[in-house]
Amino acid sequence: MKALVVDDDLALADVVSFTLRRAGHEVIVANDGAMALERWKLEAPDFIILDLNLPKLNGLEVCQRIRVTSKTPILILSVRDEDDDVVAALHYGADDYMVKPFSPRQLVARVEAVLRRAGVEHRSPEQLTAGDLTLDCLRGEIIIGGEPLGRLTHLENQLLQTLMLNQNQTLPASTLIDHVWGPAGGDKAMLKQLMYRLRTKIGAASKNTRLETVPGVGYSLVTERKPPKR
Amino acid sequence: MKALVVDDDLALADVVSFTLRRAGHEVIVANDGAMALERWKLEAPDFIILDLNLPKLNGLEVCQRIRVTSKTPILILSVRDEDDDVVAALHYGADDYMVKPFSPRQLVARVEAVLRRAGVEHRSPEQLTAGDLTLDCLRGEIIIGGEPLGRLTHLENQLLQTLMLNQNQTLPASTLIDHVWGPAGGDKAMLKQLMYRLRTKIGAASKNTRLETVPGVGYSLVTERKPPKR
DNA sequence: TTTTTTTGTTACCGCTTTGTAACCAACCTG
DNA sequence: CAGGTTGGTTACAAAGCGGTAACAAAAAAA
Repeated sequence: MKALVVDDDLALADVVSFTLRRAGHEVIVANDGAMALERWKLEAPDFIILDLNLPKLNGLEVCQRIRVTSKTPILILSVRDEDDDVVAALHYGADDYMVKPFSPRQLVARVEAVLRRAGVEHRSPEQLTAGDLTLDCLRGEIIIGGEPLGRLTHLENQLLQTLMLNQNQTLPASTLIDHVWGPAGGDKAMLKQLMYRLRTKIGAASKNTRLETVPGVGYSLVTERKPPKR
Repeated sequence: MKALVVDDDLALADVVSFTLRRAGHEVIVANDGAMALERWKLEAPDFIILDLNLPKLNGLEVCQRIRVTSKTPILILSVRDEDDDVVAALHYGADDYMVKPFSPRQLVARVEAVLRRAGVEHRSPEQLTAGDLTLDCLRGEIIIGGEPLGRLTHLENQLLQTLMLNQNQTLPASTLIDHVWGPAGGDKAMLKQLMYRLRTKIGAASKNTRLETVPGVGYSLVTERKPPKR
């Protein structure tokens, strides 16, 4: 597994890196919050060990931004041991919180526990298909019946991904809002507008896939996959 | 969410229970390892708070047995603070490990982090059935004898769910009002109107299920589950 | 830095849902 | 028997919801 270790203390970053490499992980290091976000985007690590006290962008902010679009496991490793710190980090999406000085063995065990729970599902699939509709998740491009239809904006992409991953199921508005906007939060008016935009782009192009409203509940991506049997 | 709290220290089990209930969870308690397994099987909790030092069957053994067949999130709460203990528990499948004395706030935050990662959704029954009548609770759609009949409004859905969950029992008007309107409150005139609307939608479509008035008391969903014997 | 695109916010409109009041028949009580 | 209550039905106003559009602010791209 590929790890991103974020700490402005170079010596400690080395120790953590060594610990993780010994446990069989590949490690990339970032020494400040901005570099962390950059490396996260470019390297797509499987998990992140994140300090809180960072130059340029603190760890909590990093965590929050990552959580907007990603479920990559995040373990906080910090000198801060107050309840408020722990609770805040966990609230912003961290999966675990360890206080320095830390036990290398315990760090490895906790990494493994979180990865076990996370499974492989946190990785975004490269492509999703529903009926004759295909979404290139990375590029946000939609293809219908082999014909490229155009590109989605970031939020449109997240919404369609969520719907496609749960095709033929009704997703409550609250669930969609959580998945699209994450801890930053959104509201029903924003979802309504986004859904309108998504429908505008997809329109009636697909022959067997449509975006359905479930009044008072939410939305569903419906595919007529099974033609009536005769 | 339903929690199973396992601790032989009754006072501590009470504190943990209180903490979790305050956070909105339902709590069941077991005081030894054997009872824990029994309750886990019977109650199907959404997560488990597990002590290690338990009579009859220690916590590690409980964790191990549960993990053979289940992914139910498990948080260890123990006086043991040695690395070996933490690493072993995490290795045997625990999702998190906290040492006593514990911070209630941090316990709640860690429970939430683990549940979030586990993707445990608040569960409500997806479908309810009474006789030949089926209700999709999320979509509010009614199906009779396999034929979709239509969609209920939110309040109609709540009313029918309450009646179906208590089929063949008389529910007083006050109970129905509480369940349908909750803290917002309702009154008998509103219930009367709502029942009329529900009857209008369900009508006489069902062959073995009907909405019955109990004068001066309330209503009941009656199913003739046992066909007359011939 | 400027331009373009994306996103958030507000408004409008039509349709649906819900609350409220009224009417009527049936039943019960004094 | 008259009056009051209850339950079913109807009608309409008020509230809410979902689709669509416009514009300002923020973000991204050139």
